[in-house]
Formats: sequence, C-alpha cells, structure tokens
Amino acid sequence: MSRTADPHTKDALLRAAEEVFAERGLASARVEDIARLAGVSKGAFYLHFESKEAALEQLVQAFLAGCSGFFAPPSSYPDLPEDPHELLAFTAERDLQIYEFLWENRSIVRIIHSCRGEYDHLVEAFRAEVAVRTRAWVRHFQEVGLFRQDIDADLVATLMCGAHHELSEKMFTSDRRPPIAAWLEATQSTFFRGLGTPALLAVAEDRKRDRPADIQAHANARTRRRPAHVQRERS
Amino acid sequence: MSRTADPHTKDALLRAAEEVFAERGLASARVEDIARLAGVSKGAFYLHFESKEAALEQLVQAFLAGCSGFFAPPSSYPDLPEDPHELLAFTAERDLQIYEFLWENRSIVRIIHSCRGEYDHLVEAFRAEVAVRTRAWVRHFQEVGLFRQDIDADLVATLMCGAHHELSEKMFTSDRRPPIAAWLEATQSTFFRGLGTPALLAVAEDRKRDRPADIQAHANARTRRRPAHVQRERS
Amino acid sequence: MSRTADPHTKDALLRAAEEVFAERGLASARVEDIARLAGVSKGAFYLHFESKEAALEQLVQAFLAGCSGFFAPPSSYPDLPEDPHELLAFTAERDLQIYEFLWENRSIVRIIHSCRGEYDHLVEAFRAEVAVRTRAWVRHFQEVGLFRQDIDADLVATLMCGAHHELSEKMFTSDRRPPIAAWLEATQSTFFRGLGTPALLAVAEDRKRDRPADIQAHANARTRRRPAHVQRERS
Amino acid sequence: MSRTADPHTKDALLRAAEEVFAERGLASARVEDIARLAGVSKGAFYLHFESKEAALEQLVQAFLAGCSGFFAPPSSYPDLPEDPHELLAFTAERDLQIYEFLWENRSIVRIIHSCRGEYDHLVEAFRAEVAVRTRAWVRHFQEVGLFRQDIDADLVATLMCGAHHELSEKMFTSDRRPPIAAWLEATQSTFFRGLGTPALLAVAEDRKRDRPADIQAHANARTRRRPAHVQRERS
DNA sequence: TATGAATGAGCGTTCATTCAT
DNA sequence: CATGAATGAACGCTCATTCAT
Repeated sequence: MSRTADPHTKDALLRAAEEVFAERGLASARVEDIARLAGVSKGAFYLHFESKEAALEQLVQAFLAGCSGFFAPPSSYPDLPEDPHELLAFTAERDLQIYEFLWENRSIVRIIHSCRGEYDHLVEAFRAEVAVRTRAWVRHFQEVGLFRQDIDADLVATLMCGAHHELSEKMFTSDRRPPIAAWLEATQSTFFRGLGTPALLAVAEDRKRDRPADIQAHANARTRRRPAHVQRERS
Repeated sequence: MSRTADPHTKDALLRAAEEVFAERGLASARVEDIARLAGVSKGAFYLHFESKEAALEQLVQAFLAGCSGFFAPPSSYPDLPEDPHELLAFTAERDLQIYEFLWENRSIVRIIHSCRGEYDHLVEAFRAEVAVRTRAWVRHFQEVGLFRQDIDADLVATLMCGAHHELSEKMFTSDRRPPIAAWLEATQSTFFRGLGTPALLAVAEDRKRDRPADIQAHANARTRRRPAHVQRERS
Repeated sequence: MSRTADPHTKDALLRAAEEVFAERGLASARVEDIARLAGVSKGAFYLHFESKEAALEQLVQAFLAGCSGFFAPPSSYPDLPEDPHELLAFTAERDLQIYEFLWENRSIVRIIHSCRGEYDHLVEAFRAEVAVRTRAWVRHFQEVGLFRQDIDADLVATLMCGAHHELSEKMFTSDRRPPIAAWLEATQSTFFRGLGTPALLAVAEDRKRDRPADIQAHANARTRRRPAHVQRERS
Repeated sequence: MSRTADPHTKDALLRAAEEVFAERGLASARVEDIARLAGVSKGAFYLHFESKEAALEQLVQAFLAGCSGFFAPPSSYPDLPEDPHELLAFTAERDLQIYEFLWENRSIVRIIHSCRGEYDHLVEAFRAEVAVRTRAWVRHFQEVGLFRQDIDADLVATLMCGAHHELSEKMFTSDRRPPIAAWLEATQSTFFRGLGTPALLAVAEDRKRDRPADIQAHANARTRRRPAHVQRERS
C-alpha cells in the first residue's frame, strides 16, 4: 500500500560512502557527494543514517564483524588440528581467506587505515584485538613447538601485524588483483624461518613439496563482501 | 634591510602546528588553535605561511629531509664496509639513529601516519622512497651474500617496512621511551633468520657474543630535533 | 460520490495539531509529529490540509467562530433585557460560558497567545474584534446608565480585555480547573466599582445578597469543545 | 596596533536583532537577516554572540534589568512616603517612567510578548516577578489603608498586570507616541475606584484638582535605551 | 610586523512538501 | 485514501583567509 523503499538506496549510499570516505578522507567527505554518487538526494542520506559518522560506523563495523569471523584466536577452535601439517594447512587457508576478504573490502580497509585523529575510536579496539589475537597465535605456535621459545610473542606479533598491514596496503596500490597466494607464501616463509623451530621448517618443507605451486586454486572461493545483510552474490 | 621578524615566531608556529595537527588531525586542526598555542595572532600565522597546508608541508618536509639523511641507500656510501661484521654494526647503529630520530619527532610521525586522503601527496613520495631504499639494502645484502638469493627483494622490503612501521607506532602508544635497542635487536634477529644466509647468521651470532647486552649505551646520543634548516638558534 | 474519507482522520489530525502546536510552538511544530500523534502518515496530513499553516488556520478559526458565538456585541441581541438585574445576570452567565469555553479549549488559547510574528494575521482580526465588541458593551452599559459617562470606552475596553486576557492565562498555568466563578466575581466587582454608576453598584449589591455563594452550580454545564463546523459526530 | 573593533558593530547587531526578532518572531528570524540589517557579515554575528539564542538573551536581559530598576517592590524603598498624597505622586511618576521606558524599548517588549514556546524561559521568571511585585504593591496599599481589605491581592495583581500589559501593547500598534499620561490617568482612576478605600478616593480627588492637566510635561524625560551596561546615572 | 575584526564560502542537518506505490 | 521514501530549499554555524589599523 505504501510506497516501498527502494532497496537499492541504502546499499547505494553505503557503497557511495565507502568510496567517498576512501577517496577524500573522513573529515572532508561531504554528505552531498555521497548522496550524489548514490544517485539520491542529501535528505535521503539522513533517512538512512543519523549522521555522517553513523554511516562510517556502520561501514566499519560491518567490516570488522566480517574480519573477526575470519580471524578468531586459536582458543575458539575446539577442533584445531594438532598435527603440524594440518595446522599449517589450516592457517594458510585462513590467511588466504582473510586476504581475499581484505581485497574485496579494500575501500573500507583504506578508510580504516586513515582512521586517525577524531575517528580512531572506531578502529582502535579492532587494532588492539588483532594484535591480541596474533599474539595468541604466536603463543599457540610456541606451545605446540613450532615457534621458538626465546622470542617475545608481543613484539613478534607487532612485527607480523605490521608486515601484513603493509602487505595488504600494497594490494590496494593498483586496481588489479595481486598474486595473493604467492605473497602469502613468501611472507609465511620469511616468518617461519625467522621464528620457527627446526620442526616447523621441516613440515613447511614437506608442504612445499606436496603443493607444486598450484596455489591459485582458491581464486573462486568468493567470500562475501559485507557479510550480513548486504550480500553481493556475483555468480 | 629592516629588522627581521622575531625568529621565534615562525618556530613557535611550527611547533604549535605540529602539536595541533598531531592532536586533532589535519582537517580539524584550526589555524586559530595553532596561533593561540604559539602565542601569536591568527594574522601572524599568515605572515609566515601561505596556508594551513603550507605549514603542514614545511613540517613534513623538514622531517622527511631529516629522515633521508639517516636512511640513504647503500650506493650513497662510498666507503660502506665490506666486512660483514662491520656492515652489521653499521646498519645496527643506523637503525638506532633512525629510531632515535623518530622518537624525537614522534608528533610528526603521527601526523604523517594520518596523512591519508587529501594530504597524502605529501608523504606518498616519501613512502615510496623508503620502500625503494629498503629494497636497495635488501639487494645489497643479497649481493654481499648475507641475504638469500631466493627471496623477492620487493616483497621483503614491503614486509620489513611494515614491521618497522608498526614497531615505530608502538613506540608512540605511550609517552614513555620504549627499550628501542632491545626491540631492534629482536627485529633484526627475526629478519636475519628469516632472510639471511648461514653466513649472516654466523656473523650475527658472533656479534651477540661480543656485545654483552650493553646496548643501552646510546641513550644520550641526542639527535637534533629538526635537523636541517629549522635550527632553533636564538640561544 | 465515493465513500468519504474516514472522518476520524481529519479530526484526529486537528486534535494532534492542537496538542503539538501548543506544546512546541508554531514554528517548531513538525508535521511529522502531528501525523504520528494522530496515528496516520505524513502523507495523510496533506490529504486533509494544504499546509501546516492551513491546519493552524482551521484550528484557530474554528475556535474563533466558537468564541464569537459566545461573545456577540449587544446589538445582536434583540431581546437584551433592559432590567439591570437581568442584564447583569445575563452578562455574568455569558462570562461564565466564555471562561468555560476557554478552559475547554485551553490548548488553542495557548497557541493563539503565542501567535505573534509570522502567524498573527490569524488572530489580529480576532483581537481587534474582541476589543470592538468589548467597547460596544462598555458603551451599552454607559447608555443604560450603569457605567459612568466620563470614562473613555476605548481605553476601558483595553483594560478589561487585558485583565481578562491575563486572567484566562492564569487559568492555564496549572492543569487543574481554577475557581472560575469566584475569579469572575472578583473581576466584575473590581470593574463595576471602577467604572459603574451608583445605580450599578446598588444592583450588584442586590445580586450578591440574592445568590448566597451558590456560584459553583455551573460546573457541569459542559459546553462543547469545537462548537461550529467541526462537530465530532460519528457517535 | 591591532585593527580596532568597530564599536558600532555589536550595537548595530543588537539593534538589528531587536528589529528582526520583533518583526519575524524568534524561531524564524534568520541570522543572515540580522547581519545584513546591521550591515555586517554573518560571521561577524558569531564574533559577538555565541548563537542566535544568546543574542536574544542579551537583548532580553538588558531590558529586564532596566525594568527591574524601575519597578522595585515597596520594601526596597526605605523612604517610601507615608503621606498618601506623596505616595500617589510617587507611584504615578514611577508608572510614567515605566511606560516611557517601555515606549523606548517597544521592539523588545514586542519580542518578549511573543516569547512563548521554546524561549519563554527567558521571560517566565520576569513575568512571575512582575506579578509578585505588583501584588506586593497591592498589599502595601492595603496596609496603608488605601486599598480595601476585602480584595484578593493575588487576583487583583493579575488583573492589573493584564490591564497594563494590554495597555502597553496598545502603545505599539502605531508608531506614533500615544498620550501615555492620559492613559495612565484613566487607568489609575479605574483601579483606584475599583479597589480603593474612601480615603484613597479623597486623596485622588485632591490630586486631580492640584494638577490642571499639565501632565504632558514629562515628554522630554528621555530615559536611556539600554540601561544596563550602558549607564544608569540619572541620580 | 602584528593584530584580531570581518568576510563569506561551505557544510551538516532539518523538515515541509511531493509522489510512486 | 494512505503510505513513507525521497526531495531540496533553508538555515545555523565554522573556519580559512583577508585587511584596516
């Protein structure tokens, strides 16, 4: 009976906000630009969001929720494989998924990277959580005898986060999809050598022999973009 | 040639700008705040700077020039030691100096980290240059047989830049000076193991034996704050 | 002639408008609030009223029409009693009815009192009319020898209007019904003494002796709310 | 040394605000209009006032302060004359001064009269205070035997406030100065008859004989416009 | 040089009104 | 008739920049 809401509008606004925020920064992103890019009026923006900040928050939180889903701490996997082979396979696959997700959400990642100053409360907790989880994984690897005992888990987590942070940024410098699998391979190799025990290196060596560089086979493992309500099928 | 302006004013404005930019972000830093903090009027600001952006630019470029001085590519050192021991000592000392400089200039570093969006042209070139120089050093280490041949210098430079980037940020999370030398020690150890040849590891092992943890001896090596043209004489 | 609209809707909208206007003032009353309070949509509001102002106008005019009905000039009563006793009884009863009506419509009265500035064209004519009619009554009382000849009917009408205006506002300061009859008694007494001839005072004295404070007998004389065209049948 | 503030600006803005508020009502008065009328820019307005409301508040409070000065309660006059003749002369003079002041500040009075709804907190206290002081005067007249004992001081104060309220509004309906003294004469006469004891009436009669209508002699007693911070000498 | 009052473009937000359903 | 999403003109306020002193 009523005029039905154009289901496109809110999504279009979110996408437009994503783009404008990523392009112009948060403070200088203009609501008018977002609305124009979404093809609606400024008023329509305020029909869907309390404020400019609220739109950013929705954007960021949807992304963060997605991230969290991919990057849980080891304690949250009751059936985490004990076998080193399988554990490495598991983490490798998880990293691929994460990078896939980051690639899909590269606009938001850029926004988040620029969330310094007034808006960083939105991501500070997230950054801290990522550091904590990374450290938890480092410790887990120490406990199962794959990382050396003489490393400082906290510092190492910092280095790994930074390296991945930079690597993921490198992904976004061009619009072409980078060879994620190869990058991860090299990154893992570096950190495994840098932090691993002889046991880890042996297993890694085994794995390399098993997978003769067929590592591109994941490219179809489409992860959803905005996981919840905003599907983005893309057959 | 009349009496020149109070040389204190411009300097005070730069310091104030540094603080306000770091505190409030670039877009929401107000010229009025900068002027007030410097103890001068808004008008005085415009006697010294074309615009808010110009002040930022001067600030950033003075810092970048300082950075460049510390972090030259290997080709610019005609007398770079060939002896691995000395080379490692040289790079270790250089890294200490860089971190010292970063710590001294932590406000600007924070600003630069937030230079996304509208202002990133100011630092993009710098980031790229850092990456290029890091890669040059990686290649140099490969050439002298200290880093493995099978690593991708470009990717590895990315990882190292990212790790150091994050590590330097970690420096700024508190206002207390962190144990820089220990951090660098651990970082170098990780990357040396991750990327080095057996030759490098042997040398590193030697060095560790030689320096029985006296690594705090640098704490007084005050580097000047704004190295180049921004001297703050008027003693 | 199709089925007419739900007659409840327009009425509900008028009631809601009355409440919202009275509560928030005219300029800051929002159509959306009115519609929500009436339990209909914003669109429905515009099915019944041209604009926000039109709704106000209907509201005010319905009230003014009601007022006019109660407070006609003496010339419009062909059978106005000539006997002073009866005339005083008539005007006393009329005043009670007016105050009763004002009490019933206190929301609108409050709105009207705030109708300065942009909307006062709606009530200016009414105010003027009230003044004119009051003056006509003053003159009538002069003609029948109850008010003194040496008073300025115009000025006196102003004073009386103002006094009643304030008195009626005093009614609305609390939500409890005030002792209207006593108030009117005292008010009439003051003005009768202030303006009346000895003849009037004698009659007033008589009347006071006749009515031994039975003045609350009117409290059940419910006058209808919106008297004229806005009847709320649909019983 | 600095560019000195145009002393005209703030005053011009206050006067302009007075006019625009009086003309358009508070809610729909546009800052831009005020600034334009004052001959300055919108920004200049905010240089002098925190907000639109703040300007109104300054305007109103300066006026209220002036009013209070003129209309103190009897208790604040230690040397209030006991002689009825002199007391009446005193109050008559005071009323003239008040009306003079109201006439000078008629724009603000109009604004205040329209201060219903969102802004009435500014004047509610004032209205209440006026009522309280009026009642105090009524009681004083009762105590000195000039007003009858059987009147309700509270109600009577309401009537008098209302009458004067309306009378003062009548002043503003045209731009020509009304015969204030004559109006007050008639008003006092009405209320003295309505409320006074025979003693008061006798004194009033005396006074009327003494002053053969020379009542316009006050017209040059210019009271200053904005009394507060702008002087209040007039010993 | 230095000041700070003045400017005015710009932006976030509101809300009366329209219109597709 | 009814709905409520969409529109867009306002308007309050901010702040970089100018300029008279």
